[in-house]
Order: sequence, then structure tokens, then C-alpha cells
Amino acid sequence: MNKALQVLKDRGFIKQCTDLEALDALMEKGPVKFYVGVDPTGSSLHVGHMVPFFAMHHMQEAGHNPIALVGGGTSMIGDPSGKTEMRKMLTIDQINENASSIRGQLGTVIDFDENRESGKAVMLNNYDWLGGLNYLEFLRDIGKHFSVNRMLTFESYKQRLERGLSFIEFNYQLLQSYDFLTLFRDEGCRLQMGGDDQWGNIVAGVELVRRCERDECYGLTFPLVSRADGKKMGKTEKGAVFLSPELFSPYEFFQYWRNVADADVVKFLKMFTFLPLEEIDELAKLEDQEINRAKEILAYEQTKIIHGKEEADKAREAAKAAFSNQGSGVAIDREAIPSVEIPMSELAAGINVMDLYARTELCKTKSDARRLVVQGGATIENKKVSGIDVTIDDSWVNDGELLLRAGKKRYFRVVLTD
RNA sequence: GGGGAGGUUCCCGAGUGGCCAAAGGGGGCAGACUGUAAAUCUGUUGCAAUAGCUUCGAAGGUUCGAAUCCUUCUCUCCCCA
Repeated sequence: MNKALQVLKDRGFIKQCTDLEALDALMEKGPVKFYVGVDPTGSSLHVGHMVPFFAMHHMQEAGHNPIALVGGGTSMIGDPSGKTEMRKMLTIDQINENASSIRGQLGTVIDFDENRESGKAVMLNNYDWLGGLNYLEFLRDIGKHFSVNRMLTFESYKQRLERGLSFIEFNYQLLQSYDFLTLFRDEGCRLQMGGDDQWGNIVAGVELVRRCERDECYGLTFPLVSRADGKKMGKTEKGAVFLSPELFSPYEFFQYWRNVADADVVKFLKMFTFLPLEEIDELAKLEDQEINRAKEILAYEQTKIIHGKEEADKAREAAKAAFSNQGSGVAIDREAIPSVEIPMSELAAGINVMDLYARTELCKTKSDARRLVVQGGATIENKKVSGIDVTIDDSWVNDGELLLRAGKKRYFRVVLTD
């Protein structure tokens, strides 16, 4: 099998392919142009979005040419796949803004070059060809190839049919297929990859190219990554695990990976890191407590890829300090723990524990803080807070800061300023 | 356009005049147990705080008193066209 495909297969990226053998043969012959769609509906991607791009990375390494297609046009419509509700519609300005920040994030795993140096990836926006589309022409040239009966048999539409599906959403498949056709015509793109929820749309695109151009393109989908605990990949109680450090701090990001379920570690190492498979196989042998080493490596590698080595080092150190020295009061590097600033003078006057906690991200409200303290979950500088009447003043300060802890894992720093 | 059913606290979902800040489940948070795991058990889960305040799509109204009754508006879903 072709090297790139083999890598994808070995790392668990392949779920379905329209014609694996033929694709294999095509890739053997030389570099293949392929694309993956991204939705610019938010300003930041989250880890769940990254699967196709890690796959893209491996493809690019093997010499194939990636196109990241921003769905500027399609996101103005909303894809029903896997959604129970219609998506919000965005303005062009918002989309463009999102697209540029997403591009930066993809840059962590993909090598872009808008000048199209050989093999470098490009980012295109389907608004460029969808925006000025003529409705009548589109219906005549493209619409005629689609059968409503057939579309209704697609799982993604079936589900939505029960709850209601607006006409514009129903058109999503046509537009995505048209994307493929356009990329084939203009760029010579022959392969579309995406999450398995996109299977229907991808197949439709392959068929459209076949009908219009009598040529064969291919589709490849990745498994929808799930977690062993049944939760959605990349989601926490507080929201998605965003790649943007403003929305999700590198420390928390590190912690997210550090805390994955045992059963997921190997799978994630394969998909979300670039470690050689032999090394991963070694880590896979770890059991029980030992498996924590594999989790640390996963967290470190992943953080390094997304946030850079420096942040990864900091997060790892901070985690070590926070967890391994619990109780001893020794903290090595607190830098990576999120913080808030409070004037020293204010603290010197004394602040009630509940008020202090309520000012951090640890507690949303004072009631929240009260609960925490009452239940014995509040710890400051490794001293357990005994009750809600405790007043925190400068005698608690250690090295110009206060390290607040809620429960066992959540930390927050209060940095004292003059 | 006609007819019908609905909008309850993070989610699902009870609740038809006072005993409702609102059952139950999920989720979250905290505690115990642990490996910063899973599973399990316990507590907790509007704001504030010993009073009190603001919630049950929105705005009015009836009443000593409404999530529960009336009016208007609004949104969603279903059936017919």
C-alpha cells in the first residue's frame, strides 16, 4: 500500500473510502491534490476539528498537496449533518475574520504557502465561487444531477427530517458537491477527506464529478473520534477545548489530555501526536499506574504541537508542581496557572474567602464559593480553608501570590500588585 | 392561509391557584475511594445570606396569593393547503 495511506491506516485515520485500491494506485503514481473542508463558524477551532488536519499533515509529509477549504459560502447556509438544529448564519466579515485566525491555528500542523511553492498547502474559500452563483444556471447544471429521493435516504437528512429541515439546509449537499467539482476543475483536486459525518456529502461530490466530467475522484473519511467515557471529543463541561490560548489556556489544554481515559491513550497518541508508531507501541504496554506516563507524553506532545514547546514545558512543570508536591507547599513553576491580579493593599485589609474565590474563575458566584468552602474543597497555599468566615490577608501570601485550589485539580493564582 | 399541540430553573422532564426556588433523571461541583483514571457511594446544584431578592417564552390583567386563571404578543412543532 502507498506509504501515506499506510500511515493513515496504521494511525487509525481511515474509516471509509470510496475506492481504496484505486486511490492507492493513484497516490503511488505521484502527488495527489486533496482537500478538507473547515467551517469558519467560530473564531477558534477545537481539538475535535483537528483530526482531519493531523491526517492532512501526514499526507503532506508524504508529498501530497493539501488544500484547506474554508466554507465561507457554505457556512452561510448551515450543514444539517449531525446537528439537531440549524446553524447560525454569519456575515461575510465575521467569516473572513474567523478564517484568518483558523488559518493560524492550522499552521501548527500544516505547512502553508499562499505562493504555492511546490507541495505547500493552500487555503481557499468557497465563497469565491459560491458567492456569485447564478441560481438558474446552478439548478440547470448541477441541480439536475441530484435526486431528492436519494438524498432523503441519507442518514444525516433522515434525522433532521424528524425535527424539521429548512430548504436552504437541504441544499448544503449540492453546494459541497459543487465545491469538489470546482476544485477538481480549477485545481486538479482528486480527493476529499473529512469526518465520517461528511460521508454522504463527500460521496455526492465524487458522483457529481463523475457525472459532469466523466472522471473519477475519491473520498476518504475519518472515524468520528469518541471518548471511552462517552463524552464528546474535545468537549468539557465548560465548553469546547479550543486551540486558542485566550479561550482555553495551555495549562488547561495540557490537563485535558493528561486526564483522558485509559482506553483512549493509545488511540489519541496515534492520531494527535507525531510520535513514531514504534514508540507508541512501547507506551501501549504500560498498565495501571504506569499508564500515567503515557498520558503525560500525550499531553506534552499535543500541547507542544498546538501551543509550542515553551508553553508545553510550562504546562508540564505547572502540573508537576501542582500535583506531585501537593501538601508539601513547594511549587516550582506557577506561571502557567491562570491568574488574576489584586492590589496588595486590598488584601492587607483582609478579604473574606468567599469573596476571594468569587473573583477567580474557580467560582462563578459567591454562593458557589460558599458551597466550595462548606464542602471542604477550598485550599489556599496548601492550607485548607476551615469555614466561610475565614478572612484572607497578607499573612497567607507566599512569594507575592496566593495559590487557590478548588477541589483536587483546579488551580488559580492571585497575583498581588503594589 | 386553515386546524392542532406546546414554550418550566445547564439539559431532559414533572408540576393546573397557596404546602413551589419548583418532583425525578442527566450533567456539573465537592467529599470518600484512587492512578490528576474508571466504577461506586455521599452531599450539593437561582442570587444572597440566618431576614430577603429575582425565576417557570414576553407584556399586561384577575386574585389576599399565580409557573398554574384571563387578554394580547412572540417563538417552536405537527396536520391540511
